[in-house]
Amino acid sequence: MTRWLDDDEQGAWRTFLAASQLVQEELDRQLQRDSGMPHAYYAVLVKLSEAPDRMLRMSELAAEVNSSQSRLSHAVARLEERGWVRRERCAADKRVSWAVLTDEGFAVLAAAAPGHVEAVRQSFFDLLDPEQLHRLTEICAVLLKRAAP
Amino acid sequence: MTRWLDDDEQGAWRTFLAASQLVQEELDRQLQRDSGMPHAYYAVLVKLSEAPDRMLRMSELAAEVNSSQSRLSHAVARLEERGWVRRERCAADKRVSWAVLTDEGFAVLAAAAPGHVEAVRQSFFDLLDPEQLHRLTEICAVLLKRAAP
DNA sequence: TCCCGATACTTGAGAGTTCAAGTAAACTGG
DNA sequence: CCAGTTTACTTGAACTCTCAAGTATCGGGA
Repeated sequence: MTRWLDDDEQGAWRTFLAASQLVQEELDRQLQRDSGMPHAYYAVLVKLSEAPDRMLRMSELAAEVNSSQSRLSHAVARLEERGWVRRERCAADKRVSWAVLTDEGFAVLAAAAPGHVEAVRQSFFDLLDPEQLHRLTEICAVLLKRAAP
Repeated sequence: MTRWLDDDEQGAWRTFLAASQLVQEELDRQLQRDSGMPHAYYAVLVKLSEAPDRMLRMSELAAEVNSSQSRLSHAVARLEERGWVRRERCAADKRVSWAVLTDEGFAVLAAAAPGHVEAVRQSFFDLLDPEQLHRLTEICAVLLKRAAP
């Protein structure tokens, strides 16, 4: 007894998918082109830059950027190769490792941010009036809420 | 003179990104787990199944599924290996090739669809009331519109 | 104390995506 | 009519992501 989608639902679903894909791809392309990193890596640098002492445990960082541990581990490995992030073993619990944003990583982020913010405005904020923005955020929060448990 | 995001804007942006990533990842995982294909491949099968004679030119198909030609070319190559899609050179214009959904491909799609639709309901429709759905669609349409030129 | 099951993270292989470059056919102006 | 451009698609290499399996460490009970 499949509850198939009617035409309106089809349209709604495809519009949502297309819009979110479009925005993400644009932003990803912009960062790759102008700063040589995918959006996922940028998110890692941002979260680290906002953390106390610019460092976070891998598992915490993974949660913050909505990434699997595996994905983050690979990502940090690449960022480490570039010298933008450094890993430190935790003395108290040797299983955990801290990801630390290096000064070079911070500088790269600082250089990337203005262009990225501008792109976000062009692909997102500049297209919506305050009312639409508010409603969209509310609705996205609903979609997210169920993810908690 | 970067127009930085204020706190509300930060929140709105991160909520939108997180929600659209969450939904897409859930659906992608569901299809991979239950039907052994990523969402992008599923979309190809769907578009072909809806086309006259279940066939489409590669470039048209790419546009329909919001994919680059390169991505589609690789995707159709994989789908062809599995026998779900077949390629045919066009006699009138030998540059173009048609992607044709095979009977087996149609059967695979028919088998995958119910589970996928159910997942879409759980991750999306069941969480929104009709008012929210309508508004979200309207807003996504705005985000998309600019992509046309 | 020793063992067993969590916990934290890493690793490797396989798959998909991207970008740039490559092929081939069709059009187009001199 | 034929050089040069455009169009349609493919290919290969580099890179990211996923999934499953692996390593190391910690905590709690017998």
